[in-house]
Parts: sequence; structure tokens; C-alpha cells
Amino acid sequence: MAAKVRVRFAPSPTGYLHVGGARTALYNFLFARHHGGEFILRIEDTDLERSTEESMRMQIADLKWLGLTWDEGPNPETLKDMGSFGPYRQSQRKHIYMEHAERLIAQGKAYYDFRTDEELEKAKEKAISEGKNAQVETPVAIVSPADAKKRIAAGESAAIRYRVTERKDYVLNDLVRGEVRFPSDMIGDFVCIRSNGMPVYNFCCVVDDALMQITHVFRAEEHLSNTLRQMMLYEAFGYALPQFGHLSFILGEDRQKLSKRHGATSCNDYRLKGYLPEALNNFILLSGWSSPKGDEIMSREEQISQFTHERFIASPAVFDNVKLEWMNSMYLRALPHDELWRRTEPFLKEAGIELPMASDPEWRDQALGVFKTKMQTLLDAATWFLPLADSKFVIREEANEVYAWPEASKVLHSWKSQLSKHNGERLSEAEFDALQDAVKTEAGVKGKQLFMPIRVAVIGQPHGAELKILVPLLPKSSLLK
RNA sequence: GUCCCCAUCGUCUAGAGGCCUAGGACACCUCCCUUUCACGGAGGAUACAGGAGUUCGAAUCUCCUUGGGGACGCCA
Repeated sequence: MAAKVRVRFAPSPTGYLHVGGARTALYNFLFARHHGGEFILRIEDTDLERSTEESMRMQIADLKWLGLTWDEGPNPETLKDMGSFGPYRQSQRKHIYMEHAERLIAQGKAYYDFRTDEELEKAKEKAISEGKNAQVETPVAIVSPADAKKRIAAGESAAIRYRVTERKDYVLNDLVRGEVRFPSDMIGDFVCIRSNGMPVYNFCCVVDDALMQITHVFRAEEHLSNTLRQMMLYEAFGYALPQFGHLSFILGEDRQKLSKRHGATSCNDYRLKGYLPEALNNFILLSGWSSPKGDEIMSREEQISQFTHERFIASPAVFDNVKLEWMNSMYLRALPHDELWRRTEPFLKEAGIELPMASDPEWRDQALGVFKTKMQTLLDAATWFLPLADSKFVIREEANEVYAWPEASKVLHSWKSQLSKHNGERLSEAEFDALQDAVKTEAGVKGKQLFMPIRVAVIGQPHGAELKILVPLLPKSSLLK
């Protein structure tokens, strides 16, 4: 029987979760759930300069928002480790990496490197000028481990570098790309442990994946060439290689890697713009993977049951905000009204829109019934609910044209007088119909000339939902401005 | 520069040699519904990067070219 599937998502905490990272997390999560395996969250915070505790919290919050849950790693609430393969933060695993590095040194597979950046840079330039690859060569005389320790004790610092000696092709059977062949002379000696004692990505990634018994590694394509170094390390340690799958990139419209220049790129950006996590989830699922059944809108259950690595797409995907908007509107509409209201409310509040009548569930139900097909994002709710907020009423620019119609003043005059005859706080749909008929007769105006001025009087703009639906949603006092 | 990856409508994609006069989705256009805006319904336009091969037959296999991306960090 095959070993239980164990996959991980290993972000470096340097800001909000990027949509590309979110997709990697989603794929790993779905793969684990599909196979009844485990999904592990590991924090790759070995870059002391850029990693922050705050970023880690942000990333965890974003993963939670997306509804991705992990079985091992920092507890989403307490941040304390869950699972028995911890610690799950690389900054807390230094001793493990050091022990591994020393193992390599003892075997002569790695060495202490006292060379300075300047020296290495010089050597690199020389290599290039000689038409050779710009890679770090093994020094002519390697400092013996014993001497190195003395020098370090005396205050010098050294990196630990892996010594590439094998001259052969490494063959990777990538789950996304098929067979990929790396000639070992592609790379020079590479750093495992920095001179400050922190390990580098390629090193801790191997140690952790092996020790955490990771079976499958799905990660972005940028790591494809890194895999050669990692394969060398797996070999050196005698650890079994996991299965790798290198995912294509998500690009911006200009076909460049998605970055800040492209506007929204983090999950948090999309949350703030009023996108539902379900929609963002579903959308990123489909850029880089396709359903074997050709489905587009998929529930989490369907995603899990259909998710296999055969459906990964090797070519990069351009992020299409327009399609995301469509998907978001589909999810918006599918939400039960009380849930939709719960999610809409904060956005209305943020926009300063107060709706006294919203305390009435029936009112909310009616209003959402009208507006939900017009909203693309929760943020849009503000535009639609705005005319219903008494204090925010404004006559829009485009409405002036309607008011300038010769019939408009007749209609409005009649509307006002008919309205004053009506008793009660609100008009029902039937009452409005009757009232509109009366205006029609009194003013002698019909069609567009009739209802557009009324609409402007009611919501401040010539276009919008049907009046007979809109009017019952408003108190009589605000039907005429 | 060296090495690696990628290449089907504007975009996401289906397609694993004949089922392809290339299918779906978003967007776009037209019409229908509608006293506006939307929703909904019915249609439409639009793609195999180029060139050589292999084959009776190629979007699918091979090679080359071109284009895009990545790695070559004591970033991840």
C-alpha cells in the first residue's frame, strides 16, 4: 500500500498571501483531501531580513479566509504547533539543519567557505570572461573542518557550501511537466548554511520535506531549476525523493508575473474589494487546473472529489479579473439572503450607508432580491443601496437630462400631489401602481416620460430597478426629493 | 551568456494521430423578453505562433526557428 499522502504549503511570511501562493495552497489542500491525506502548513522564515511575525499572522488569516484548513503546523488561533513533526517554523529548526550540515561536512560533501562576496564576485566575472558558466567553483584548498571550527571560534564567519562532485544528469519525473533532465554541471557549489547560521531555502526545504515525510511537493515553476540542488541533497542524505509537480505561473495581462503593478494581487486586496472567498477560490482553481468533467462553478466537495494531478496545466495562465467578477456575481446570487446580508453589511457600514429599514428581515429579503443580480462584488452593494439611504440621497449628473424634459415638471407636480393624498408610511406595490396610474391620467404623460422622472425623484438616477419594487422599499417621506 | 520550462479564440481552457469543417466558459456583437438598468433566453464573430519532417492521416509525435517565462543569490 502506498504511503499516506502528506503535502505542505510553505509560504515565507513577507506580506499578505499572494493569489499565486493561494493557488498553490489550494492545490495542495485539495490534493490532500482528495487522497485522504494530510495538509501541512510550514512557515519558511529563514530570511531574517524580510520575515515578520505579523506577516505570518496575515498569511494565516488569508488562508483561513479562503477556508483552507491544515492538519499540522501553527494552530490558526494560538499559533502553537499542531502535529508531531514540528516545529513547523524553520527559524525554530536551526539545530536540525546544523546537524544535517555537519553530517555532510563529515562526509566531505560540504565544506566551510570563508571566501568573501568580493572574491566570489571576482571569480564569477572571470568565469564569464572566459566563456564559462557563472558558478561558484570549489576552492583550490578546502579548509579542514577542524581548522574551520578554530577560525570560527576566533570570530571569523563562514558559510557551509555543498560540494558538487557528481557529474551526471539528474532526471526528474515531474507530475506536471513529465521528464525533466538536469545536467549536474548546470550549477556550482551552493550554500546550505549562511554565515549567520541560518540555512537557505534549498537546504531546509529538503531537510524538512524529508523529516516531515512529505510525499508530494506541488510548488510554483520558479523552483523547477532549484530541484536539481535539492535532488543532490536528497541523494547525499540518502532520503527518498518525494514526487514533484511544478505549477505554472499566474501572470498579469501584460504576461509578466503578477505583481503590485497589476493592482490587486493579494487575497486581502480581493477581500477588501468585496470578493467572496468561495469565488476567488473557484477562480484560481481554474487557472492552472481544469475539471475532468469540464465544470466551472464547483462546490468544495466537487473540487475535492475531482482533484487529480493529471489535470494540471503546464502553461502559464493570465489572471482575468473580468471572469473573476463574473464568478463572484454567480456566488453572490447563490448565497441565501441572510448570509448575503451578513456579508454585505460591513461594506455598507464602511461606505457610511445607514438603512433604518434594514432591521426588517422582510425588507432585507426584498431589497437583496432586487440588488443581488446587479452586484458583482460586495463593494458594489454600496452603489445599489445608496439611493435607499435617506441621508445619502443625491441627484446624479445623468438625471438632469431627464429633469429637463418638458413633461418632467408636470409629472413631478402630479406625483407630489398624489403622494400627499396617500396615508401611511410606505406604499405597497399595488398602491404604487394605482398612484402611478393616477399620475399618468392627471399629467397626461406615459411611457419613458412618465416613469423616468419618477425614478429620479425616488432614487436620484434615471436607471435602476423596477419602480414597483423600489418604491415599496422606501419610506414615503423619501419618495420625493 | 548558459541551462530549464512553456506555446489552441482577447482571456481561462477541452483536445493524449482519424470522433476537429477544433468544443465549453468569461468578455464582445445581434435578436427576443422588458415602459429604463439589470436578470433570463436564442443566435453570431473570433484560435491550433512559423517552418521542416514522421504518417494513408497531425492541434495532437520529432526537430528547428520565433516569442514568452524561469534559474544561474549567504531570496524564497
